[in-house]
Amino acid sequence: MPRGEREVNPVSETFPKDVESARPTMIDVAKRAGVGLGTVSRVVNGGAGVRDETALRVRTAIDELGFQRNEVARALRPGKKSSSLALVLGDLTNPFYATIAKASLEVAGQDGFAVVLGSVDEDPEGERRAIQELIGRQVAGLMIVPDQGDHSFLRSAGVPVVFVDRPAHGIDADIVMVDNEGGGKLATDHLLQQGHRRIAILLAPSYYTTGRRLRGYRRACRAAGVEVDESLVVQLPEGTAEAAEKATRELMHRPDPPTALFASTNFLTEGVLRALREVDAEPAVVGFDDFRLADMLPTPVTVVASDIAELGRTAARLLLNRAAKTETRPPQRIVLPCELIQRGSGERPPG
Amino acid sequence: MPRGEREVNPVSETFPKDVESARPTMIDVAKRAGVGLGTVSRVVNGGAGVRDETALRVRTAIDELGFQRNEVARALRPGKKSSSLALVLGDLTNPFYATIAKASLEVAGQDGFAVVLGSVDEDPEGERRAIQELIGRQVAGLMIVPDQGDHSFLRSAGVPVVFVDRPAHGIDADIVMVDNEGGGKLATDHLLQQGHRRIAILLAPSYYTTGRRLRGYRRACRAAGVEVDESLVVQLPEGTAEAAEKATRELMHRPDPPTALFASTNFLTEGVLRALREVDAEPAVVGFDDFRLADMLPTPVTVVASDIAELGRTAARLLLNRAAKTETRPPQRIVLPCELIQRGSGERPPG
DNA sequence: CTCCTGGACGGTAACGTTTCCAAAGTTTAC
DNA sequence: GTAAACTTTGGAAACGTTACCGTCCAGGAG
Repeated sequence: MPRGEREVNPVSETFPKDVESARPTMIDVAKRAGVGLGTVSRVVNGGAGVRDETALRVRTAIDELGFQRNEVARALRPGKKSSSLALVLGDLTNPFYATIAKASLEVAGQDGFAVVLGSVDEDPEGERRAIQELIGRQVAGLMIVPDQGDHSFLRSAGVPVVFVDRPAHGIDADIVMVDNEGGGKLATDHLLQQGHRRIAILLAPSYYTTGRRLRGYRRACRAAGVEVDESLVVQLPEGTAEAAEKATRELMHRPDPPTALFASTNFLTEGVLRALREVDAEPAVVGFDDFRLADMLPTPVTVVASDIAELGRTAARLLLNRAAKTETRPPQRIVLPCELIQRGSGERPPG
Repeated sequence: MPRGEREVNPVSETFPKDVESARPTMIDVAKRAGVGLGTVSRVVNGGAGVRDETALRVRTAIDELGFQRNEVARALRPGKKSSSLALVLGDLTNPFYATIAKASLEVAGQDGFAVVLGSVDEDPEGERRAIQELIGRQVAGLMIVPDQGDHSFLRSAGVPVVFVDRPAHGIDADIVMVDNEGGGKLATDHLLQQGHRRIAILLAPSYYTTGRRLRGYRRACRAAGVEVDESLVVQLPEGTAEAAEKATRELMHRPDPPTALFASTNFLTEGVLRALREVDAEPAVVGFDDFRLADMLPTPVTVVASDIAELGRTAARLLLNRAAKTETRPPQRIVLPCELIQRGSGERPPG
C-alpha cells in the first residue's frame, strides 16, 4: 500500500446532507412549549418552582427540538464561571504528566467539569501565554505544573490556582506534590545500606524537585557519615534519556566510577540503563518514579515511587472545592509519600 | 515523614490578599483611553481602520489595566465559534492516546486553538454524554477516537467532526487512521518468512482496528498457502495486558502451542511478554504499535509501527481546516502507512 | 468655495443565558 | 368572604463582545 494514501470519499454509505441547522435555543423551546423564557431556564436548571405539568411540557419540547444548553452563553453571566478547569503541563508523552492528566480528567468529569489543556511549549514565556489564553476562556480554575520563573501574574487571574508537583514563585497558592526530599533520602539510604559509598546522582534541570531530591540524597549521605564526592552530582543540561545516557557513559568510564547510580527522573533512569548495556561494570541503579515495564527489563529496576494518579486527583478535587468556594482555608501544601519498590537493580552490591 | 501529610499554610512568603478584582472589560479600556467601545474592539482584533496614534492610546490602556479579551463573550457572537477543539479519546495513560493528544495539542496551539478533553469513560453511553457536553461548549470542531456503536447523533452537532484511528457508524465524516490491514499483513508475512506456520493472533475487543488487523493476518496466511487454525485466533474479553497474559499462558500450555505470536496492540504485547517469562518455549513475537523500552527488553521486541504523532497532527490540521472552511471537499479517508521494525523477538525461528 | 469621497470613530443592537421583579394565580388563615 | 401569604409564571435587564450603521472630519475635485 502506498505511503500516505489519501482516498477521497471512499465510504460506501452516504448520509443526508450536513444540514448546518441552527441549534435551537431556549427561546425556541419556550415558544414550542408555550411558556416563558424564564420557565425554560428554571426547568433546565433543576426545575425548582415549576409545576410538574409545566415542567413536563418543557421537557417534551426540549426532547423534540434536541435542545442543548449553550454553555458559552451561560458562562457569560457574572459569577458563573464556565464549568471547565484548565490544565497546564509539560509533555503528555511523559507517563508522569499523562497520569496526572487522566486522573484530573476523571475527577473533573464527575463534577461535570471539562478540562482544557494548555498548549505546552517548554519555554517559560510560552507557558505564560498559554495560561493567559486559558484565563481568557473564563475557566473556573487552573491546575499548573509550573515551569521556573515568576508566576505572580497569576495573582490577578481572578480564579483559584493549584500547583501540581512543584510550587511556583510569586504567588501563595495551593500545592500538591510528592515528598521529593523523603524519596531522595529513601533511595540513597537504600543504596548506602547495600554498602555503596560512591553513589552518583543524575539531576534534570527542573529546579525545585531536583533540588529537593538532591537534598534528600545529601541528608542520607551525611547521616551515614559518607562524604559526597561533588563530581558524582551530575547536573544534566536536559531532562532527556539521551542526556542521561551520555552522562552515565562518561561517569562509568572514569578511573573511579561510582558503584551505584540514582536517577532522579523516569526518563533519566531509562538513559542510565541504556548506557549501562555497553559497560562492563554493573552498578546498582535506583530510579525516581515508577514506569511501565520496569519489572520486565533484564535486571528489573528498583524505584522510588509515589501515587501519581492520586496527585492528579487530589489537585483536581482541591481546585474544584476552591472554585465552588467549599474550601476557603488558606492555601495548603499537600505532600504525598514515596515508597521504595525493590526489584533487583537497586540491590546489587558494590564492586 | 507521615503518609499524606497535610500542612496548612507552611509557606514562608506571604502575598497581598487575593483581591478577587473584577477583570477589566473593553468598556473600561475605552473609558481609560477616551475612545469608543468599537475602537477598542478594532484594535484588539488587529487594528485595521484605526489611526496609529489612537491605537497606541488604546494599547497603553490595555496594558495598564491588564485587560484581556473575554473569549466567552466573543464566542457568543453568532458565527464565532469558540477557538477550541474538543478531543475525545480513551485512556490517556496509553501512550498511543497520549501521543495523539500531544500532537493535536501542538497543532491546535499553533493556530491559537485550545483543546478541551472530554471525560473518557470507556462505556459508549459515557462517550455520547461527553460529546454532547463538549458540543454545548460550542467547540469549533470535534476529534473523536470513537467507541463502537452508532454516532449518527453527531450529524446534528453543527460542527465538523474528524474521527481518529477508526471510523464510526452512522455519519460520513473525515477519518484519519493507520493501515491496519497492511500492518497486520506485514507482521504475519514476516513471521511466515521465518518459517512459522502456527501463528497465534491476540485481539482486543475494539471492533474495527482489530478486524482489520485480523484481516491482514488472514490475507497473509492465505497468500502463503497456510491454513489458519481458528483456535489460534484469540478474541480477548478485554484489551489489557492482564487478559493477554492469561490467554498467552493458556496458549503456550496447549499440547500444540503456536511457534509465533502476533499481539495486535501495545498493551497486549506487554501481556504476552509477561506470560512468556514463565514458559520454556521461546516463540517469536511481533507487536502492533511501538512502545517505549521495546528495544531494552531481554529480547528486544519486533513491532509493526506507524507515526502516531502524525496521526494526531493530521487529524488536528484537517479539523482546523474544516472549521475555517478552508477545506470543503467531501469527507476524506486518510491512511498512514505502517512499517516493520525488526529487533529480535520477531526473528526467532520456529521450534 | 462647495460638494463629494473616504477614512476614522462612536453608538447600539444583537448573541443565549440567568436572575430579578412584578403580575397572576392559588391556597391558607381568620 | 376577604386578606394575606405563597407559588407559579412571564418579561426584561444584564453579562462582554462583535458587526453594522451612522456621523464627523479632512482633503481632493470641480
